[in-house]
Amino acid sequence: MSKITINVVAARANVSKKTVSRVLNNEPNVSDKTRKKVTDIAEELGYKPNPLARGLASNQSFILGLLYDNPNTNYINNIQAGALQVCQDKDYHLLIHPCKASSDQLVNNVKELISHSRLDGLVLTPPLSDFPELIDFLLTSKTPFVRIGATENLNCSSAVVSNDEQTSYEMTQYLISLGHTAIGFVKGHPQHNSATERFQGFQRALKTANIKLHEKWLQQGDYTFDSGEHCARQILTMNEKPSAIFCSNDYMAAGVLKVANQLEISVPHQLSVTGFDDAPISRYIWPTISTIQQPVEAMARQATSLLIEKLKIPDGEETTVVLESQLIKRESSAPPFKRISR
Amino acid sequence: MSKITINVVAARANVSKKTVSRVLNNEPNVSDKTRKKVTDIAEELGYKPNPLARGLASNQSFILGLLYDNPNTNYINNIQAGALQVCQDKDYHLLIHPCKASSDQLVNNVKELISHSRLDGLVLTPPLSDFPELIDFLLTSKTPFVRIGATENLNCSSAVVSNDEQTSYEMTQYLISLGHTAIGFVKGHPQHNSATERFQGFQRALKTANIKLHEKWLQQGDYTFDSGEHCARQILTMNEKPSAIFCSNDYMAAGVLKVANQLEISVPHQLSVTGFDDAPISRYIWPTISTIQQPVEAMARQATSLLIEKLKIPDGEETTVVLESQLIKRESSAPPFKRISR
DNA sequence: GTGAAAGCGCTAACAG
DNA sequence: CTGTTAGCGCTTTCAC
Repeated sequence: MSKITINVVAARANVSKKTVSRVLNNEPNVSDKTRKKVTDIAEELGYKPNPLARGLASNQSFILGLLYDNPNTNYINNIQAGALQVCQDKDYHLLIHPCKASSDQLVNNVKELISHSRLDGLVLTPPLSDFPELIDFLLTSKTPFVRIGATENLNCSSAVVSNDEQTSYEMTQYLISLGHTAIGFVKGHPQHNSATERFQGFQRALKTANIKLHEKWLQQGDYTFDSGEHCARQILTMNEKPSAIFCSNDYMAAGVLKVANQLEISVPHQLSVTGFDDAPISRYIWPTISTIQQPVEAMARQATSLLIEKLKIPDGEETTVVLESQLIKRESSAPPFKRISR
Repeated sequence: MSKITINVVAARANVSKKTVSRVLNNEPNVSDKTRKKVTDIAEELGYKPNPLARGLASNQSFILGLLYDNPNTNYINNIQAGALQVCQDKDYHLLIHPCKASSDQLVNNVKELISHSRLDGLVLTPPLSDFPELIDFLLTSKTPFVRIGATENLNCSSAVVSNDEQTSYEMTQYLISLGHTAIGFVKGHPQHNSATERFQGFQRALKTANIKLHEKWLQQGDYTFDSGEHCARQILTMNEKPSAIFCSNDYMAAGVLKVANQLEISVPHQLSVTGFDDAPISRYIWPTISTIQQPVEAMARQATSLLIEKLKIPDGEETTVVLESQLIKRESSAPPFKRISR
C-alpha cells in the first residue's frame, strides 16, 4: 500500500525532493506557498517518511533508550507509559532496556547497546540516574541523556526530579500533627538516592519539632516487601514500641502491616503506618496505606521531551525540572492510641 | 568511534562487500575459508552492521511490535521481559505499544503503527489475541504475527497458550478435595477469553464431582480489585454463604479478602479464597493467596521466537505451543469450617 | 528560495 | 563460489 515516497510527493507537487525534505523538517528557506502545497499533497497522499532512510542519511536512528533497573514494576510501567506518549507524538521509537546496576558490566552493556542499536539518546531512571561510572561514560562519549530522579551532579545533564525530601518532611509533619512523637522509620534501598532523600526529610521534620529520633526504631530496608516484614519484626517486638512507622515505600509498609497483624497490633488504632509511592498495593491492602504520590508518568513525559529537545539543540542548556509529589491520607494513619491510664 | 562499515571489513579481508554480506547473513555459497576470514576480521574490528542501512536495503526494520491492552502491569512486565530477551538475542528491536481494545479505532491505530514504524511483525497479548477485527486485518494485510493466550481460530496464526481450563479444573478439584462443596466463583473480564476458560474448568470440575453450581454464588467481575470487592459483598452478605470462593484472578481475590475481613469472616478458617496469576499481591496480602502461576515470561519468549522464525520462513507452518501452569497452595485455602454441632 | 548530484551502509539481482 | 552494478528513501552539500 505505502509505496508513497518522497519522490512521488515531489513529483505531484512539482518541486524537488529537497524542497519536500525541507518542508518535512521545518527548515527555513521555503516560501509559504510552496510549503503549503507540499504539506497538502503529503497529507492527501498519506505520506509518511521512512524512518530508516531518514536515519541512514542523517546518521540518526530516532530511537531513544529507556534504561532501568528497578524491581518496582508499577513505577517502571508508569515511566514507560509517559515516555511512550512523547515518543509517539514526536515520531521517536523507545527501546526498553532493563539492566543490572549491580553488574560490573553495566557500562559495557550500555556502550554496546548504544553503538549497536544506534540510540540517539538515553533516559535514565533511578538508581541508574546516579551511577557515577555510567554518567561519566555518557558524558565523555557525548551521548545525550536525561535523568529521572537524579540527586547528584544536577548540572551535568538535564533532569526531572521530584521533591522527595520535602514531601517526606510533610508526611512526618502530618504524623507529628496527629500527635505522634514516637516514630519509627524504615529506610529504603541504600543504592537508591531517594532512600537518602526520604530519610533526610524525616529527620528534618523531627528536628524542627524537637523530637528525638530513636536509633532503635530506625531500620534499614531495601524497598522490598520482605525487608519491610523483617524490619517490622525488629521494631514491633521491642518492649518500647513507636506509635507510628514511616516506611520509605509502600511495599515495605505492606510488610509492616502484615507483621502488625500477626502480632495483633491494630493499625491505625495502636500503630500508624505510612508509605511512599502510591503503589497499587497501598489501596488493595487493609487498612489502605497513607502514602505519597509522585507524578511518575508526568516526570517521564518531561524527561523524554527534554531529551528530544536536546537532540535538536545539542548545546542547549541543561535544565532541571522539579515536579511536586502529593500526600495521600488513607486509613493507616491516625492519632496515637491513648492508654486509659491512672 | 564506530566508523567501521562493511566496506572496511571487505577491504581488510580482500573480498567484496557482497561476500561480507553473505557471511553476515549466513547465506550459502561462501567457502569455509573465506567465511572464517571474514568472521575473524569482523570480530577483530568489532564490526556491527548498521541496522538502518540493512533495513533500508532489504525492506525490513528488524522491529517487532508488542501490542497490549491489559491493566495488569505485572503480567505485561513479564511479557515484556520475555520478549525483550529474545529480541536482544536475535538482534531485533521491540516496540512496546499499549492500545485500547475498546476503541473503535483499534484497527486503524495498528494499521498506522505498522506502516509508520515499519514493523516486521507483531506479538499480540490477551485480550487482543482474540480480537476478530484485528486478526482479520493482520491476516488480509499479510502482517506476520503470533498470539499469546489466544483461544480462538488457533490455526490462523502461531500461538503460545497456557492450559487455563485444565489448571482451573485442578484448582477446583483441590478445593473439593479439601471438603468444599459450597463454592462461589468470581468471573473475569468478559472481553478476556481467559475468563471463559477459567470458568469452564471450574464448571467441569464441579460436574465431575457431582456438585451443584449455585447461580447466586456466581458473580461477574472484571479482573479488578474493585470488582472483587463488589462481588464479595454480594456473596458474603447472603444468608447462605459458600465455604470457598474461587476468583478468576488475584486482584479480585484480594478484594474478596478485604470484604471478608470487614465482615469478620476469617480466611481460611471460615472461608477459603483462591486466585489466579500469582500476582505479587498474592504474596503480600495476609493471608497469602493460593493461586495459579502461568509461565508468562516463557510464553513471551516462545512467542517472540516463533515470530522471528516465521519472518525467516514466511510460509512455514503455524504452530501452537502449550505451556503448563502450576497450582500454588498458600494460606488462603483450607478445609471448610465445621460447626461444632450436636 | 530552490534544485542537482552525491552518498549514508547495506542488500538484490544478476553476471561471471 | 565470488564480484559488479544498482538501488532502498532520505539528507547533505553546494550550486543556482
